[in-house]
Amino acid sequence: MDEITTLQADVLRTLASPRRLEILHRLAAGPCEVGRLARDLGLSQPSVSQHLAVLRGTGVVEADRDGREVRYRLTDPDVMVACGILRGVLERRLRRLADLSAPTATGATIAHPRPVLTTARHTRSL
Amino acid sequence: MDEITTLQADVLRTLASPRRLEILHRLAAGPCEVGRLARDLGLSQPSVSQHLAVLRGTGVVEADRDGREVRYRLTDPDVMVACGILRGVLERRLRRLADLSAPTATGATIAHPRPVLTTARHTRSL
DNA sequence: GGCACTGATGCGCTGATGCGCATGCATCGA
DNA sequence: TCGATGCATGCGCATCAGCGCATCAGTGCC
Repeated sequence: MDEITTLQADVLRTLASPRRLEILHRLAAGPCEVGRLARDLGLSQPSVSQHLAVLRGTGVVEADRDGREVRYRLTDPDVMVACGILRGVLERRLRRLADLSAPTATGATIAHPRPVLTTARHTRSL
Repeated sequence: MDEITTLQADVLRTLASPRRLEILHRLAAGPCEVGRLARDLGLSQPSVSQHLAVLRGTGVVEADRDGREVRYRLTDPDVMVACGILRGVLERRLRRLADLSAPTATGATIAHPRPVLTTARHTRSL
């Protein structure tokens, strides 16, 4: 298996956490120290520290010590660019779902929960 | 917590698997049916099917039945764009590491494994 | 040196995930 | 209707990540 693929999966797993996404989103606005992150996001200090350790482990963030505090920052802004694109995809999807259900809201169908597997005859969407 | 952030984390977790990344990479080249994916990637059919089910669960891929076969395709190519950007970040990082260790290879330092926490005086990289 | 503060780490627990395997289900052809 | 094919699903197992908690370690100030 391609090594970079494994590495990519590691980084993606690192990003695959709502808490860590919030942390990264906060860091995208500028470097921040641990305690401030914990207060702003309403998380415990050990929790934030652990999440930051995970992010640091895959090189997504870096840290600088400043006296007693440790200031974290994004290593490469392109990571957030990628996240932004993904977020755009999801926003489009949500909007499409809204447009799909809203106009028909006066009717009956409640935006099909999309059956996992339909009994189709030929080339029909699953 | 922002709902879209949770959704984004779900999708990211979906992508955070080397097998699934390979599957997506294959699908980026065009729609493909399950058995062919399994053969091409050297995976078992149930394994591929399960991974595809996960990807389908977050809407990353969609499926069409064609007779006995089921053909999968990417739902939104932008997902692969995001993956490509992330991959670019990692490639740059690997290249930088190589450039960092190669020229000094004649010397002594073997590309510091980067200590997790150094005893620094002031504003020093961790 | 002693203390306060900031951040990192260890530990037990629980829920989620991947894998291999066997099996169920849908479709097509005879 | 029956067998063959292609895919999906259920199950048991091992593994792992996240959380809350307590504790340890580094730093600045007296």
